[in-house]
Order: sequence, then C-alpha cells, then structure tokens
Amino acid sequence: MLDRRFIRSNPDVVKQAVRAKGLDLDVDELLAVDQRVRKLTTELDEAQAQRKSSAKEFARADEARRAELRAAHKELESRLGQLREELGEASAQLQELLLRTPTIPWAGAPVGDESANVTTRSWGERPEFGFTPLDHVELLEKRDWAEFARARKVAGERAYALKGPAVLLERALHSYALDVLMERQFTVISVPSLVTEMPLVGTGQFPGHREETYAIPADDLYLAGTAEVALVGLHSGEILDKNKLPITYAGISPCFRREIGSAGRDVRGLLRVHQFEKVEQFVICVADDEESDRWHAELLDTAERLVQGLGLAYQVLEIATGDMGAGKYRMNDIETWFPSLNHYRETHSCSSLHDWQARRANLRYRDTDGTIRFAYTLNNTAIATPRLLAALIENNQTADGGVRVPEVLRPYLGGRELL
RNA sequence: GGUGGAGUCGCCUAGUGGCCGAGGGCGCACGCCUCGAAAGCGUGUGAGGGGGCAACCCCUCCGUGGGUUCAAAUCCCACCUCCACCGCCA
Repeated sequence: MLDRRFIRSNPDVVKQAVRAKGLDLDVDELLAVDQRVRKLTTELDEAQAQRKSSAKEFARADEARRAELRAAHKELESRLGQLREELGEASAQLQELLLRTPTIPWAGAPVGDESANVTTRSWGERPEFGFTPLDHVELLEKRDWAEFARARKVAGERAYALKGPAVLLERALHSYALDVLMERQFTVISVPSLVTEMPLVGTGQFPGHREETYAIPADDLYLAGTAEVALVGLHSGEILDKNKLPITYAGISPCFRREIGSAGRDVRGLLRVHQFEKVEQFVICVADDEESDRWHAELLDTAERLVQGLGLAYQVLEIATGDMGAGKYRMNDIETWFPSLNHYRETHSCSSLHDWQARRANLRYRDTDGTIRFAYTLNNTAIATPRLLAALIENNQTADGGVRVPEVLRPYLGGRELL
C-alpha cells in the first residue's frame, strides 16, 4: 500500500514498480478512482454541511418554516443517500486498488522473475561423506525418531511427528535462536497463530494470498503462516512515541500454510509441511531508509551467524523484483545446503517493507517535530523447523546413522556431542 | 455457556435528543515569574480526509456496524472488547 498523494504525483514510478514486480494493477484506473473519490467527498461534505445548518435552523424555526425544512430535508436526504452510496462504492474500489499497490523496490534489486535472483555470497564447506549419506527421512526412520505414515493417518498429507532426540534437537534449535536474539536485545514474544482477518490484511497476506491461509469460517479466524502476522497486528492502530522505536521482537509461534500452490512438490519428509515452528525476527523502526537498511543488514547478519554457528553451508540470494512480492523493498533469502537434494534450499527470508505494512496496519509514530509518520517494518527468519532440523540432521550424520551435535546446541542437550 | 456492569480527545472524568460537532482535571509544550527550579499565572494541546500560496476553512470520527429522528455521545438493534460472579475446563 502506498500513499495516495505519492501515487498522484509519481504515477510513472508506481507504474514502473508494477511492471518490475510483474503485478496486475492498472495505475491509471487507480488515479481515476482516486479523483472520483475526492470529487464525491467534496460533494458529500457540502451536502452534509447544508444538512447540519438546516437542522440547526429547525430548532429555532416556527411551524410554517419547519414544514418547509422538512420538505427540503427529504430531498437533501435522498441526495445524501445517493452520494454516500456512490462514495462507498468508489472508496471500496479505491481501497481494493490501494491494497494492491506495491512498494517501490530498491534500485539494486535484479529486475525480472525468479530466474533473475542473484547469489551474492556463500559460506561454509559442504560436507564430504565417506559413505552414502541418508536423507533426513531415511535417517529419522532408521533411528525411530519420527512417524510419517502414522502421522498422515491422523493429519493427512505433509503431516509428521517427531520423536525422542529429534524433538529435543528441534527445541534446542529454537532455544539457541532465542538466546542469540536476546543477546541482541530482542524481546522474546510468543504470539497467537489463530488470528482475525485484520492482521492478515496488515501484513499483506490478504487479500492477495488468501488461498494460502487456513480459514476457520465458523469463528471468522485464520491460522497464520508466520508470527509476523501477529507482530504487525500487535501495534496496529497505534501512534507510538518515537523513543519507543525501534521495537525488536523475537516472535515465536506455530505456523500454518496450506501450500496449495505446490501440490505434489516436496511431499516427502520435512521440507514442506503444513504446520511448523518458527522463531521470527521482527523490527519496527522509524521511517528512515538508511536506518531500515541498517536493520536489514543486521537481521540478515543475525540469521547468517545462526546458521554459521550450526556449521551449515549456505548461500545468500539477492531476490529479483518479480520474486519478492508486492510489499517488499528488498529481500534476501538464505539457502542452506541439503546433501540429499544436492543443492541449497531456502531456510530464511529477510525482507524490508518500508511503510507498506505499516500503512495497511495503520502503525504510526510521532516524530520529534510532532509529525505523525507510518513506521517501517522488517522481518527475517531466525530458525524455522523442521526444515532446518532436516538440514542439520542430513549435514551432521555419521556413517552409523548418528547425528553430531554442533557445539552451540550442546548446552541445550545436556552437553551431548552425538545423538 | 449464563447473569450483571462498562467502553467519551495520552490518562481520569462531565455528559440521559438541539446551549456537547464534545466541558473539566492530570499530563505535555510554550510563555510570564525566578540566579535556577518548584509553585503560581497565561496560552496551546486527538485522528483522518478535502480545499487554499498562506494564516485558515469545511467534512467525518464519542468501541464497531446498522436503525429511529428535522437533529444522536445521548434512544433502539446486532456485534466486539473489558470487568465481576456462576458453570465447564487444560
């Protein structure tokens, strides 16, 4: 969502962003609707002012004059009704279009679709096995650390149940992430996954990607795909004091995704599941591009250090305009090495949204000079399991099906070096 | 799930159909006073939208959405949230 006034005065910039992001949005139509809304607003204002003054006069008028006013009012009322209806329709149309306006992407983003993504750096050594490594499913089943067939009996496709040391290892990953984030002064917060529509619109999940979210129609609730949803919603409608910013959260929550766009893909194992656990980094900062850029770098750095701490090889991608989504200013994915896939696979996604989400969520702050501004938001994964758990298991397996525990996780596993 | 009470401009509060399209107090900002401060006094102090070079003007908003009325914070209906008690429950 962009500022109407910005769109009015920079239609070409917006059009270019729409093109670069491959979106379906008619900016000229938006401008026309915007103009119509303003015209109707002015007309309604005038009619309403008239209604007010005649109601005032009524109180002091004699009976003859009152009869006149009643008659005149009837006419005015029908005009008001018509204007309200027209304005209501136009406003709804405008809102619908505004919700689809993209953030202007940063100048350094590769232009194009997914194939234009650029690998900017890689870190770590891919493991060399002196034996034929198992994939995570084989390994988990060999050790009896998971139930797949039985879990699917209860919860359908993509379901899983972790058992024994796999559970402890998953928890260790989350504890590790929380400790690192707390060290960086992030506030740990556990948030609802079961949410209303409001925060989903706020994050930008709705209305564009409704079908990816589980709905519970009986209660008008939804299951959020990430803690980011609740975190954006938490401060929505507020005007924060500038000195409260930045707000830095380490949000934890179960995450739910329908994965309807990927039917049949990654159905095996833990790579793409409907329900998972995630620690999310989330920042609300002042509306300053440079500060936002600094946070973006920091969130990305934190995620990289988390993966480095685990000793996993990864690469960082600069995401192209057409692959980053409407709301993103900049996006970098971290892809971690999966031996069984023989390639890197997305495990983290770092995004700067500028004020795109804040506008949707009406999340503002009062600047030093008293001006009220929309804040900037950023988010990045810290740890998402079981996908990262699968990477950890595959990369750290031993010839006999053991799993070496990275040093950073040992404190959470009673000091054990091998599972 | 049931019963009762409540939701007003950052906070507290006035307000029961036109004089409240929102008064007061606190807080905050600025000014006076002071060597400085406190106290005191004075002035100002919500958000959104539209218009104007501008000072400024207009409209909307008293939890949300409907309704009654010439006119609604004020009356009616539904919903949401909060508080209390009862029931059930991890």
